[in-house]
Amino acid sequence: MFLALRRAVEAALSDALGDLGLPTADLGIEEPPEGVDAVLASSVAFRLAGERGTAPPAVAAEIAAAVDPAGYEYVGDVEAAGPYVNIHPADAYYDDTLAAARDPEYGRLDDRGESVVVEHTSANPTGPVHVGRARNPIVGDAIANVLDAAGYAVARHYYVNDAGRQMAVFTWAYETFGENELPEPERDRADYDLVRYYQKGNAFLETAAEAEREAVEAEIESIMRGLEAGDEETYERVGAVVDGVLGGMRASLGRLPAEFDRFVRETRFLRDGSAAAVVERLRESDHAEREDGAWVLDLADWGIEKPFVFLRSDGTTLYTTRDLAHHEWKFANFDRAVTVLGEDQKLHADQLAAALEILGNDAGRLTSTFYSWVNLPEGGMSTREGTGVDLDDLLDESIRRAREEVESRLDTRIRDDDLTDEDVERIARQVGIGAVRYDVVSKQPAKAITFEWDRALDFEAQSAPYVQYVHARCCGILDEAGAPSEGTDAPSTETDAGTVGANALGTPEERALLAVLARYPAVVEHAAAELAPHRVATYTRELSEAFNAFYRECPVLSAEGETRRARLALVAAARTTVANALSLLGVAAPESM
RNA sequence: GGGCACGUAGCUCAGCCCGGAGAGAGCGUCGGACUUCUAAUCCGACGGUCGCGGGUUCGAAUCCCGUCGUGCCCGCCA
Repeated sequence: MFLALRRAVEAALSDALGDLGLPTADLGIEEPPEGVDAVLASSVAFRLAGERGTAPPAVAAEIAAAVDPAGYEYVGDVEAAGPYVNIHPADAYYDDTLAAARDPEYGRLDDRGESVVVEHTSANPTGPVHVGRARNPIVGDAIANVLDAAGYAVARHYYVNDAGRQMAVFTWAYETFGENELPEPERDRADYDLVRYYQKGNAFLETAAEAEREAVEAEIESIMRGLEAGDEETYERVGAVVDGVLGGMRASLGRLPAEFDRFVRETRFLRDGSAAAVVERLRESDHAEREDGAWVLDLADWGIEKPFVFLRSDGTTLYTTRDLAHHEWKFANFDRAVTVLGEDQKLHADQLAAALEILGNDAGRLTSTFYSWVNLPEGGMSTREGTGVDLDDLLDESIRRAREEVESRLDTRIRDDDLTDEDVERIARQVGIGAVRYDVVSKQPAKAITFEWDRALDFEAQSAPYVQYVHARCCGILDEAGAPSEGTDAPSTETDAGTVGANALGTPEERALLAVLARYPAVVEHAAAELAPHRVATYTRELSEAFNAFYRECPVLSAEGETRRARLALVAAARTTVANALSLLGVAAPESM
């Protein structure tokens, strides 16, 4: 609704200014501050005051009078308020919102006929996912969800770095050390089991004597050469380790849940010759140079002073070279590509984009978006060094605290819905995991986070449970009223769509809630355009506040007649909208708490 | 040294892309509201030189320049 209103206001203002003989380049449309009773406003009068030779308020009055609301959908009263032109929506705006927001698909935008591949996480398969890396799947999954809702055909990819030195070290260590040389695994799962070999191998390399280390390095190098040459036996050796660790990591990520349509292996681009072909094409470009036996690209034209090595002096490819082949493959299969990366990858991403252009691609089809590191109060997290908090530990602890919370409330519950043990467990899981996801996704990715248990797992205010509680309240009211529960198509006499108008919703709290609900599709649009899912999180908070104000002031079940019917419809609309918004964030919407 | 990001209330953060209406939340502190649709809620009070200095503008947290602080990165790692 909001998107349509905004377009209508643009047309109405533009036409009015045209009639007055004023320029229409900048309409100054904005959302008024809190406390102003208007949905949209324009500050254009400031800019036209000079031209008109009068004060802004006079111009604003002139413009307001020149707008004819009748000709534009959803545009109601237009009035000057000091130097501003305030726009109030017509009744139809609220009527249509009340109807549309009860559609389970509310907030899904029209199909754009455009495909996007979202690559995220892509953590090296070296061990369990830790909290530092968890920002990637949480943000990445939400970005994919938002793009999907915004009408793109989305594919979620995990790029598996199975060709680098890390994997060669890992494979050697796995084949060399025995169970009796290793500590007990922290969990009974492949990633926890195998990471011990990786850590043992790295520790060995750091402390081994010169001669011993050289022998090992020779072995590691032979594995890397085997991969580069497309040697089947080497693939099988490395693959055994990669498959095992990745299986465990997928289990962790699946708990969030973050799932992928496809795991794309780096070695694929070695085996099919596309990485080698990229090297050949780059060598022929005007930007290629030979330096100390290696091949580099001069990217000065892209503002990157350092030469970018794409072929080692021993003739082997580097990670970025293979990533070029990877991205050309993406371009061949999708219209756009989005990659979610840690901020340490910024230079790499710039080099990648420049090299893609040299190869003749439109690098504008690739958007890289970055997130800052998650640190512990005492420092960074590293799989190799075995420092950091595992994602599994964080989720377990969060669920444990949530369960404690649910159980402590059982005695004082007003609602007599007799939660079973299964209910308690379900709620604990929904709230516990939701709290972690929400805490991460609600912040701008560019800002660094210091992970603190108590803060991440605060179940009050500005948190997932705060929003989830609103959903549960909606469900409680609708359930009490005999409305169908979510996901069923059974018609309801009380909340039947189409027959309820918004005219019975006249209190400020009801109007404010409707106005917030109307904005949801615009939030999806904005979040998708900016790849900024935290905007959806901010929105869920605004929606929750508006709902709680309504809840406080407007009794639903004890209301009568048209008021009751309209309020039930409003609650149904709020429930659908909050559920849809939470689902974009990957946060569960509990029906009771 | 160079590049990129970040700096808003005691703490954690929105707002910045696209400049406009006394700068908004939450946590914490203090004071209120459960015989009423779930109090994981709500209401009120206290709390801010939007890092600092310039510039552009009728108007700057928002745009530009400089500066300080923090983080990340800087050719044969990924």
